[in-house]
Amino acid sequence: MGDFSAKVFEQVRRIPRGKVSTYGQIARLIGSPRSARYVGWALRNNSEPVKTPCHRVVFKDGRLAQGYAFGGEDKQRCLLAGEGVTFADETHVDMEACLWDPERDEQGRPADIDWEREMADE
DNA sequence: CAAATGACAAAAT
DNA sequence: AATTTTGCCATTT
Repeated sequence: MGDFSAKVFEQVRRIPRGKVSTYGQIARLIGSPRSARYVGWALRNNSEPVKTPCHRVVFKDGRLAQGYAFGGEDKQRCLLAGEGVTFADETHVDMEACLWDPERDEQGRPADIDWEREMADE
């Protein structure tokens, strides 16, 4: 794993329960504003399911990643909904309400919740 | 070893 | 305003 991936995971783990972040936002946090694409690459290449809540990372417009995502995008949607994330419509997270603001505060707990259990159902 | 590739988003046409 | 190109990391071919 490269330094890049390590930083990605570090930030993704900070996303609070009930909030989401975006690929671009994570990219900015680790100091590579133009590397949103590679954030996705890092998560795919080295996703450590239990430690890193990668389901909380979505598109800037609130859409979920197509194609991949650990089990299907409907499962991701289910996980998010279970954490209290609200949706503007079928395919879009309500970004206004649920986008994590890293500058503001940790807005809750350090994302070290037992989302293993949440994943258990289904 | 060089070249292609991938969970995106912003800049340039 | 809409479409195309660029960004530039690490792994795979």
